[in-house]
Amino acid sequence: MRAQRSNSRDKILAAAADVARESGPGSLSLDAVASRAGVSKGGLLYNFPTKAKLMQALVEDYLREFERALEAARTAGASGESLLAIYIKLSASDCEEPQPSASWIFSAIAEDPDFLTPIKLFKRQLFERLKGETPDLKALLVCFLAIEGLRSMNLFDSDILSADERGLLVSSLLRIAG
Amino acid sequence: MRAQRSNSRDKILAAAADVARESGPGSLSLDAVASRAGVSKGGLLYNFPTKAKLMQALVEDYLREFERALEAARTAGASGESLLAIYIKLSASDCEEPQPSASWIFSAIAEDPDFLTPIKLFKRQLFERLKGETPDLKALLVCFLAIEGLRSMNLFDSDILSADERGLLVSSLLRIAG
DNA sequence: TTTACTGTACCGTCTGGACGGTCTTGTCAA
DNA sequence: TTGACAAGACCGTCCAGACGGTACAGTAAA
Repeated sequence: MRAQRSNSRDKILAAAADVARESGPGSLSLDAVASRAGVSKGGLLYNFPTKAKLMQALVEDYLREFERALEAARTAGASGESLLAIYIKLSASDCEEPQPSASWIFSAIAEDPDFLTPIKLFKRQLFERLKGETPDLKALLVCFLAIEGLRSMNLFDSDILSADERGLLVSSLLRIAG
Repeated sequence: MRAQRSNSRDKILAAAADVARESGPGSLSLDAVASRAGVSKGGLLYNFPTKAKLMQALVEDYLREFERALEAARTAGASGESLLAIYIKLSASDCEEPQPSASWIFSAIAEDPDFLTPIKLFKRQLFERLKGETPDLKALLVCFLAIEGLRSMNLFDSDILSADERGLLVSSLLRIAG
């Protein structure tokens, strides 16, 4: 019953995110993650030989999950819907949750800013993709940046907007996106 | 020449920002700041008795400077210009500089997320003030969030937009702002 | 004399990581 | 079927180093 076939991996990743959110991004230590995941420190280091590998895995899983959600929304949505509209809706629903959910990003950036490189690359590619599919560059810029702002607010746990205002914003963006 | 009438204070604050930017937010140690500022560790702790006080001062100075710049632009600008337009222009020119300039924020958040409380409060008040002066709530929401996105990109040193695109974005926002 | 430091020595705590050991599971020849 | 053995998954301990902070003696300008 002890050997859980590397499902420990996911438990550890989830535990790391929890620790960062609840104890603050500066308190993301291997000990804290291990105890939270119900795993010994040795076991943690077995799955992720260094803290850097843990961070890297956190980033990669995050990106993989986002891409998955985007593709899912793309195939499930109405066929006439633009990618930009899908991105707006997906991001808005992501930011609906009160929990920042990704404050481990601050831990990663404190550890080494280079951990964010894959995220920057991903975002740049997404932007290029949107540019290719969106006729109106001005509309794209405004919408993309506004969504970036929404994500930023969520990340910093800075809930300035009321629910009504968020809804109004999203509908405005969707209208701009056309 | 040694006793510089607490102008050391400013040197230390600037040094802290430099260290955070150049060595990464996780390397903001008291030793590093002291040596960068050309001050002994004892001297640093004379000016800021604890690291928390240093962080707090960093936040307060940042906010004070932003408010000063906003008021300056307000009185200097054309009298018909809306506060929103001024805010957009000021933020855009802030984000023009390639250097993040405020990556000490990540150090602060790693130390203790509560250090950001004054910033959140400031932003909320600014938003309320803008709501009071802007007739079109939808336009305000879009512009405010897009600027937030621009600031976020600058902070994360994620230069996805070209200079042309940034210009186009700003002019679009100013048109939306009316 | 006071103010504003410098410089050094030091303490306690925490952290990442190395290491050796342990239990469990799977494999495969006899 | 069974016994030997290899590999995988994990535990617990230990340690060097870095960090924040304290204490204190010295110094030089105002």
